[in-house]
Amino acid sequence: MIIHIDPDGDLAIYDQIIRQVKFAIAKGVVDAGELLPSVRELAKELTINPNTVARAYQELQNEEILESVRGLGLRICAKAPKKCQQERQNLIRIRLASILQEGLQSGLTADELKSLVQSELQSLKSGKATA
Amino acid sequence: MIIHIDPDGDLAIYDQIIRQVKFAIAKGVVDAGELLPSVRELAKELTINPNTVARAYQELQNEEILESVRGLGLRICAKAPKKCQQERQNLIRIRLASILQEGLQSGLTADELKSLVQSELQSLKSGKATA
Amino acid sequence: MIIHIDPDGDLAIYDQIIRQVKFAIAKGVVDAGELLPSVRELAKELTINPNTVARAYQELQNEEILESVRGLGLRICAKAPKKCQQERQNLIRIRLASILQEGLQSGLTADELKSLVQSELQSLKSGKATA
Amino acid sequence: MIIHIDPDGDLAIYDQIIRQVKFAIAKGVVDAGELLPSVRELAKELTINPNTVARAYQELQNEEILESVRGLGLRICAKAPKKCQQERQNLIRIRLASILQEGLQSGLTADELKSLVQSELQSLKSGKATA
DNA sequence: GTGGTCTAGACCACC
DNA sequence: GTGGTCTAGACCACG
Repeated sequence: MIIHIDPDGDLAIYDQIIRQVKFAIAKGVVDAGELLPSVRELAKELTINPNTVARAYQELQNEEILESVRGLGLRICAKAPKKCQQERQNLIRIRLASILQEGLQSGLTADELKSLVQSELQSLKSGKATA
Repeated sequence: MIIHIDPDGDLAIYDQIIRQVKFAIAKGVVDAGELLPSVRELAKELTINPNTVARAYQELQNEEILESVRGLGLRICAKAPKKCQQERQNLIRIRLASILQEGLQSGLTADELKSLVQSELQSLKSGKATA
Repeated sequence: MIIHIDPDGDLAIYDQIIRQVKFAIAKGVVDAGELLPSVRELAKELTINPNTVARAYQELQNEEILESVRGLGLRICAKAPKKCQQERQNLIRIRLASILQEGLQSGLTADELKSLVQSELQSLKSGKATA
Repeated sequence: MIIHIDPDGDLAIYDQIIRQVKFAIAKGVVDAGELLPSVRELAKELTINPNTVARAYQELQNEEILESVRGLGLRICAKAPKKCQQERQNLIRIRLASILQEGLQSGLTADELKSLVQSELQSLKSGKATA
């Protein structure tokens, strides 16, 4: 699992970590039962403060994505993959609805939006390398 | 032009004002050359701090959406309507692309995304009253 | 609302704050809509680090007990009183069940436990002043 | 005496061992004078770190529950059964008092608590198989 | 070695 | 003034 941090982005660093861990779990890059890199290790790798990593891991525990195994580290919960996938799909649906609604409100027709979607999907497909 | 503020929302209040002003201009609710309510007036109307209104107006001036007219107040620039429309459409296209890309990455196919778009548009159309 | 901290207790300080805030809300000592003492203020009052207070407040926000009001402070959510009362009663029931079970396992009979409960209630009633 | 360890539980492993040893002594499963399994043996059986077993045994010696017998191992002290029983009952009484007090503080009446106790005892009796 | 907690002090955006 | 985030460095319990 590779995590990339953008310290200048809008999102807090700890939030970026949370999202990327969830994303990796949802995609199956890491699976239930696996141990995550230790707080100190990940902090060193990303050259950020261990506290920041700890905070991200802490919230993932609160959401029952990770569980602490005394003396060993943090492990991905059994139900985490399912949870992360569902959460991700929900997020996508909600954000899609909101952006479509905004499109309608600014005067675009449903057909215009659909063709916009079509063309964006095309360019994403062709530009796959950049993804 | 009616502006509505949600003090509990995610967005900063000054940002809500900026967006709604731009939105109103893009939609043609207000047109180039018109004067906006004064800082004090709008602040009173929205029962928020005048500093907050001033900050929003300031930023709109920086973006050349508004221009100060000595002794009169703030007026909508001649090029503002075009600018706001373009900015809005750009925003929508960018956000649409980003959400579609995310959808693809999380394993949805292009067809699944298209039908998702279709169904969301349907439900938006039927639930128009709430918009 | 008075919060008392025992820095040598088993519970983390931030956890003591969380519990006492929830307790105060459940009891109605503070009500929905009220603002809590600011992070810095409470930290000063308890002579602990502001970060520790912030962490407690942060978790209370995650649980939707508090909500942040930009520039003003943290306010008790509308649904918080109900939520806190229910949570508290659940906790009591669970802990009661666990302690009773342990009693049965260590050889006490149901009747012995009931009379134990009776006598403890008596002494709590009479010693009310110490509570 | 069978000891069962839950490595994912809230309690430290060494603490689980301590409690279960004390519990077994209190119930008479093992009696004064008997020898306990050696550190290495128990560690192997529970597949945990020998340090962890050693720590538990150490603490039991400090509390004069166990005594070291040169060349033989660790033996249950003569006074241990009495001690463990009393400690257990004290613990139960104290925790019962605390939870009852908390119940009263959160607005439940003595009668409500008593009927709560009654119903919990009922459900424990019927669900005995799970205990 | 691991995570968990706390302190101290800094900077930011917002009102 | 408010909360939100991050850094730095310390100590603890656990295995």
